[in-house]
Amino acid sequence: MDKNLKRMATKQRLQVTGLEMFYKNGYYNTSIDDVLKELSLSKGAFYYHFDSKEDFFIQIIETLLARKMYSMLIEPIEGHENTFDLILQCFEDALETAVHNEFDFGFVLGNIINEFNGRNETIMKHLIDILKIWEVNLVTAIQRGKFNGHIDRHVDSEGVAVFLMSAYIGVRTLMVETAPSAR
Amino acid sequence: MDKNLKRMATKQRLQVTGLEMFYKNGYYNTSIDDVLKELSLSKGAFYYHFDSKEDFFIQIIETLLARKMYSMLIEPIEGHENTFDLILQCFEDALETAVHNEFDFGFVLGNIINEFNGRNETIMKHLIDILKIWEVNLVTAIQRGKFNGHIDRHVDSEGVAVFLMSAYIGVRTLMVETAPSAR
DNA sequence: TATAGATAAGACCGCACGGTCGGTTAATCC
DNA sequence: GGATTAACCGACCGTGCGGTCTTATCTATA
Repeated sequence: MDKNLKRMATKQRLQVTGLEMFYKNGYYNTSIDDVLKELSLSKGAFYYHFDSKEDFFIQIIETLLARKMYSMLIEPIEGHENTFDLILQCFEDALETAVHNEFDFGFVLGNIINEFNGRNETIMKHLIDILKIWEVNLVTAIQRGKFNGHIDRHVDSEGVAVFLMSAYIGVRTLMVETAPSAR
Repeated sequence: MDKNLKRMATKQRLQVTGLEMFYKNGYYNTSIDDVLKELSLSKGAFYYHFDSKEDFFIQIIETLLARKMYSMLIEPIEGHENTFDLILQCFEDALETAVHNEFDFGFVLGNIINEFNGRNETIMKHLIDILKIWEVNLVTAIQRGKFNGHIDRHVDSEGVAVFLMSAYIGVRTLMVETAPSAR
């Protein structure tokens, strides 16, 4: 196999199962050895590709997480007309896959933001960045909706955006135990 | 001082600062030694009063947490008339103290439920119990509101209750970084 | 005041985890 | 075909944490 390809392959395998395990068990409760065991790789391999556990996670955020959230919660809304229905539909879809998948890439955010709050500035910054992106996109989507007449002009775009986000995160939190009924 | 009082005093001091630190730094990220250092106590003292770290936390949940949530989110609603406004007011108050206090006992729950999900069955059960209590109380409050005519009869009590809870948790999560603006 | 039981002290143990480092394999280059 | 290097291996180290155990101190009571 091509050297470059192999490198990327290993790195990506690490990131993918890394995200999966971090999501399921939390960051601090997932050891590097756990991830390596899952892939039958060694410490050496890991520290060849990443500087540290923190670096590892940040790279996961920037590549996998950001991309996923874009494709699930932002892209579907962009450039369409009837914004409001679309947003709802989009949330529905996201929650749907969350129910089926057990691990929806979609929203590790809510889960993990709590874990790092006050404990790891660096990682926290990256997570908040992603949230910001989501928020901005929601706001512009809503404003577009107003412009098109699909949404009442008097609505506070910013407020609604934040409301939608918090509702989504809240539901995801509750789903954890009350099962899908929460929807 | 009365022996019994002293015993209770030490135990309570441990629980109070324990909750405080668990809330701020998370359970797994707060060591027993941290708590003991804060109070200038020794390991011996701790293991004299508690069987284990887990036991410690469960006792905190059952005494402090359950009580706090009762006095902040349940009691104010009980036995009044205009339920809906009251619930809102109550949430407002809770969020308000959350803003000022930095550490609002009020809702450690949302923060911490995530941390234990999938990692500690036992503790998880206790946390869910508290949530259930909250839910039940909200539901009956809403039904009372319907009965009084303050709330539309066609409303799905259960659904609204869960909705209120998830919204609350969601807002609390976002408040973490977007500052109070989220409200 | 002597003493037993209630509290607390703190040295110690075992283990898991993040990280390091010298070494090995296999592809690539000259 | 020998040298170089990317990719990986795995033993090892330091540290921090939960938990144990022996020992010391306080205090009520006879």
